[in-house]
Amino acid sequence: MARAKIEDERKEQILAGFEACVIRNGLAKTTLQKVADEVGLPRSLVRYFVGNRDSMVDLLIERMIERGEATLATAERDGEVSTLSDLIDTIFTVTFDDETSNNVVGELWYLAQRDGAIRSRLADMYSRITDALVVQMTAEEIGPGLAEREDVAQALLSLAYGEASFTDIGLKKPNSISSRRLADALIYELATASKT
Amino acid sequence: MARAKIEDERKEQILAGFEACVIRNGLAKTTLQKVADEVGLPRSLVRYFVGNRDSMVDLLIERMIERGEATLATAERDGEVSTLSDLIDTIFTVTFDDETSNNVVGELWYLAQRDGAIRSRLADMYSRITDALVVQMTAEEIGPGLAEREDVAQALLSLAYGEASFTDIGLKKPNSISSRRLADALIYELATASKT
DNA sequence: TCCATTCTTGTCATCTTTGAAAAGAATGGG
DNA sequence: CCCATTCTTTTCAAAGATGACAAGAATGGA
Repeated sequence: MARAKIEDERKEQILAGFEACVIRNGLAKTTLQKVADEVGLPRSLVRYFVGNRDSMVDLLIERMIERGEATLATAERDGEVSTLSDLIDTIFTVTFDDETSNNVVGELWYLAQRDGAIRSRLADMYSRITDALVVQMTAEEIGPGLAEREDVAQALLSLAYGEASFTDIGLKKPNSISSRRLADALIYELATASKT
Repeated sequence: MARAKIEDERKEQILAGFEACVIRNGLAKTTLQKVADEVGLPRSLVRYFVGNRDSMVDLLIERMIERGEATLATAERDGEVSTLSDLIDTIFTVTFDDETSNNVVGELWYLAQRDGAIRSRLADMYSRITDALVVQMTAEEIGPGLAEREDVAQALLSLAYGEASFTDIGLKKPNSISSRRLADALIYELATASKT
């Protein structure tokens, strides 16, 4: 054999630095050199471990999406989401309440407009959430049918995402009626729709 | 005197080309040269009329925000928004249904995270919308108080923005219950809140 | 010890973008 | 016709970022 591999740790270290740079200066202004400075390595080592810039961006996206999915999966596995209400809570207070993730996702969002690969990764991530919502709605027999449940799930996601976006750039005003309660209103609308 | 000024037309021409480039390739990848190619002028002329790159971005933002505000102002002036329902319609089907604007706003959004000037311009633009909503809710005596109306207005904005964002990157599924109807559910929730 | 593998350093050439400025052409009035 | 103002062309230098690679050092086992 040969020298022990430290590739994984280095990658993690570099991506963490990359993320810090992106949050501080934005994706467009983050260069390989700045990432290198951030983690205290020469640029050539950064290249050695994460490849070229595009490849580095890909890895960051991977990281973000895995983190998002892990959040939801963990909550589900730990039995913290036994009801629809729990699930919505999780989405509003965990998934869309992680400032770091929101910040980076915001950066990635516009890349998705032109990059099909990123777009499908984001689509996967978010459909994981809507799927979970629909499953729970179905279990609790809310709404007349699948299509309506999917629409409400989409609306809940939009509401949470929109609110996170406004919060992200500091445009959100303090709440007295929480969005969480308004989310319930959407569910209520769906529930009554089944009787109309 | 001297030669007639064509500054305004040139600026408009250049900004339109800039916008086209941004929509096609994204803000980060849009260079002065590409804008110049787009409008068929040498780069030096672009610089002559819109200054350096930062200045050009500022002008684009100005343009976007003026356009957004003009849309709402026009609808109000033409008496197309006499009811709350009309106003919500306008917001959902006009303000957040302009693909071009959404696309560019999406590009600008992440700049706002670090640029206070852009942020306050966006804040102005969106508070114009929430203000209009609150005024109309007040006129129709919906909801118990100002705070609640503001929250619902904010939620409506978040919903519309979130939905526009998902649509923008092509992640939105077809609707059977429209977001518009779900928006009504939010209003309904507010209306009943006054009696609870 | 020797070797294959893995990591690290340092340097180079190239490409792109930008900012700047000189010099010339067009235009409308005096 | 002349001149001030405005627009246009052309060219240059500097900065920044990237990709590539050669050469060396560290490591763990045979």
